[in-house]
Amino acid sequence: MRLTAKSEYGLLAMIDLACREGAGPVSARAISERQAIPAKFLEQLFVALRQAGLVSAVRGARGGFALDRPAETITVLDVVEALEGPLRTTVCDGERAAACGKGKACAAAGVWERATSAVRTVFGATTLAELADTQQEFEVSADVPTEAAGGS
Amino acid sequence: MRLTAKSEYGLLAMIDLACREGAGPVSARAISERQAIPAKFLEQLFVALRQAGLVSAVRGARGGFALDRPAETITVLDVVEALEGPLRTTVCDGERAAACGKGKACAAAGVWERATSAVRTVFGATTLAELADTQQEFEVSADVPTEAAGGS
DNA sequence: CTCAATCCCTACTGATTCAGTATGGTTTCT
DNA sequence: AGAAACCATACTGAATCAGTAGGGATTGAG
Repeated sequence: MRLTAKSEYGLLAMIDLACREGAGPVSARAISERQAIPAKFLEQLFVALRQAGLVSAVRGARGGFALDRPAETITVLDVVEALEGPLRTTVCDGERAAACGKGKACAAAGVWERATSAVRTVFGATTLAELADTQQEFEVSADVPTEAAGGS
Repeated sequence: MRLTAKSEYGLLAMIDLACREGAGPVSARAISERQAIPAKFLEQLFVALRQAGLVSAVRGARGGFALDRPAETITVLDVVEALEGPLRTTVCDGERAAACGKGKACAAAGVWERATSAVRTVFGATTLAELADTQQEFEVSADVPTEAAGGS
């Protein structure tokens, strides 16, 4: 019942991008430093996020990443499934209940399925735009302006 | 985002017990055979389930296990947490949001927390009594009586 | 045109967890 | 006494995780 570090880091990175939407590409290195994510590990995450069509990359010097769609249209579910594959709580989950070998109908499978579905609902209902808003409120109220925000 | 085999097997075993509530102790071996669970692995699960106060054991020949409370009062959450420890989706989940090193408030943590909470709700709202009913309906309609049920 | 910055990709590795086995005990019924 | 059952701990092979390594390919700047 645990997501891996990929989701944890990946969502932080995507929120970071959402907070800088429209300001040109953001380098993986900058994100890595701001969010305390190992640089090479983050690179791998971006490969998956790009292949899922969530971010677009600009190569070469002064390159970086940007959201490929408006932050309002990207959900946590998109991010998590891009990084971890299809969501499920147990091996015996999913459409087919009868993976148990005997091919019998299984009451337990229904529970696992409902749990997966509940998580999917939460993730699918949360957009990067909302999270970026929340994050920026946190940063303002905590009196900790980021380098990008606190210019003067 | 996966529960382990402990939950999967453990819930099957508990449903099995719930289906035989009030009929005296059921041996781990019988459950192991009916549910296709490795015998020694199942024994380990029962250690945890007993320590959590969910089943009581009768030792010695003709011994076995029985639910320690009515099946209506035992939820899937009880079973899963007895076997896997406290439920959570990420390491950065739970009451404290700021495990991220920097001690900052984290928008991502709120999502993980809501997901955990959703699963907890599903699991907490499902009792063994319901699942036993469902399971027995399956078995009747599938024309596959178990040894215990189809006597004649 | 060179060079540094950046993205791209694959392979590797140490640590941890998982799933299951092994071994030997203790208790109780027959 | 002996078998049936629960109790407890330790071990192990395989898989997964989290991260590192090492090299490519692309592009802006000087």
